[in-house]
Amino acid sequence: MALRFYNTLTRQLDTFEPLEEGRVRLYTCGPTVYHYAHIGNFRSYMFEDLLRRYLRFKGFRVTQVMNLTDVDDKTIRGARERGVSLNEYTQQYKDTFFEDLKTLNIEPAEHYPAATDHVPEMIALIERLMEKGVAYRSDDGSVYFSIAKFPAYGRLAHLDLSGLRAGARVAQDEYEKDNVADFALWKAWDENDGEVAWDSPWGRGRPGWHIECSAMSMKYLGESFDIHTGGVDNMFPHHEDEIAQSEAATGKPFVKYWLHCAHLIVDGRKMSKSLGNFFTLRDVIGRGFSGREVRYVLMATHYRQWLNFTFDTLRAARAALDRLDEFRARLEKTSAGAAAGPAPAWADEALDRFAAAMDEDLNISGALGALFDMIHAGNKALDGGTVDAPTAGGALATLRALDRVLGLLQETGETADAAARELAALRLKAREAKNWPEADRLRKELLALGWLVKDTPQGPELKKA
RNA sequence: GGCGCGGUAGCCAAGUGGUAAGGCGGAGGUCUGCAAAACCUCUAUGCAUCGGUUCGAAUCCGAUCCGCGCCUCCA
Repeated sequence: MALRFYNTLTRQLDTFEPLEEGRVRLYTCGPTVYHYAHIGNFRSYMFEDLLRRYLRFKGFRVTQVMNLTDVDDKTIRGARERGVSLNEYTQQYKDTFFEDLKTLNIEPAEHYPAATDHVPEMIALIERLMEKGVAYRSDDGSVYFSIAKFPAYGRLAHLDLSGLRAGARVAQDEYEKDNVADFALWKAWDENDGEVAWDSPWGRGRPGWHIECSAMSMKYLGESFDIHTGGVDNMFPHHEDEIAQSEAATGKPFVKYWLHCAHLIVDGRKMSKSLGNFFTLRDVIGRGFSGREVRYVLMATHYRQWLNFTFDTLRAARAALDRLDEFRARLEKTSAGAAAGPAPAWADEALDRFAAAMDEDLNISGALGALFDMIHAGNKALDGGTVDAPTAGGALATLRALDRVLGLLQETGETADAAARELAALRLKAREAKNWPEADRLRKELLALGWLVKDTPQGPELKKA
């Protein structure tokens, strides 16, 4: 089946055809490392993770680049306020960003270029734009891109530029521009920049924001590549500007498919510190939820849909994941290490439905529906005793194949320690003697140690509570 | 004003012409000393509202109401 994506550029579902057979070049706008990323940021990175994992599932070799914006107004201000160097300031947020990605089981990208490591590439790109006459230097030494020289400007965002006007949201320091919609490629140094400055043909200064993505994507992916993603808010001006400066410089199409992820809201409202509904990943983990519970919630709503994040949803995710874990454990137990045989029909069907759903612009709800139907059919078959070890092994292989996309299964939990096993043995004796009060007392004692006792037809089992 | 998104059960959420997936929650039941898990039955005669097209519409068309986003550096 054909893989299709909703392409912002065409505003329709386009069949995905990579520029190079079997390979996907993917650029995903990454974090500005001036604070701890919040769960809304991670919603986007989760979408990108699902995208890359599904592309790999489909057999593509994926080269993903995620940039780290480590020089902009906010990082400079943060470093100054704390009285540390820009690098020292951003490094801690880079570190925690990668820790958070791990917590969420997000697969690493192939490249994480930092803007400050690529200033020469940016300068070179700006020079190309100057040579082509689409950029100009203002009196203060800043360089701007002239959108009047790029007729296709506004194509991505479908914006009518006549509606743009100089107003409150246009920064005060940009009065030197020919056109209010022209954007900075290079920003001349000013005193707020402190020691943050690079030499350039136009004087000391620092790169504008948009240019880093063009320069770094071209360096790692080439002048034309397949997919570029980001939050909807990046559509304009950021991605529009990227297209303008990239295509004006190279004369080639920049990106074939633009995918944009909708925002996350909390309790029906935009996240904001004043509303008290602003959460970093660390905040949520601190409330006792696991990374994969957050992963499930962030992943389970289609990426172009508003995601309303609530703690109730997180609790529902926990229950759903328990069901998944339980099923996996049953399959593992039934397969008992036997060589995997052919998967049963209910697993094959789930795999087909899963892929058919994901093919359609990553329809995760349909995909999860297929997964849970598989769990239901599988449990039923297991209850009926019609699943032998090789069949269970085959089903398990299918489940793991789905999970290479979903990333929800975790390594099998710890096994009970000697003390817990001792108590369980005592309880079994009490049960055999029909000493129910003692059996129940031992159950409670085990629970206090973190173990839940399940009396199955095959005898008691201990499960991490 | 321009561009765009959305309103489906208690909650979350698929479904873009053929008679409402899935998850969570709830009720009852099977199993069970109890519990857990699993399984079974039930939980939207209806998909914001009103019209229209059609043999047939949550799905197409028109209008209306409501909520929301972007429109210069916010994922």
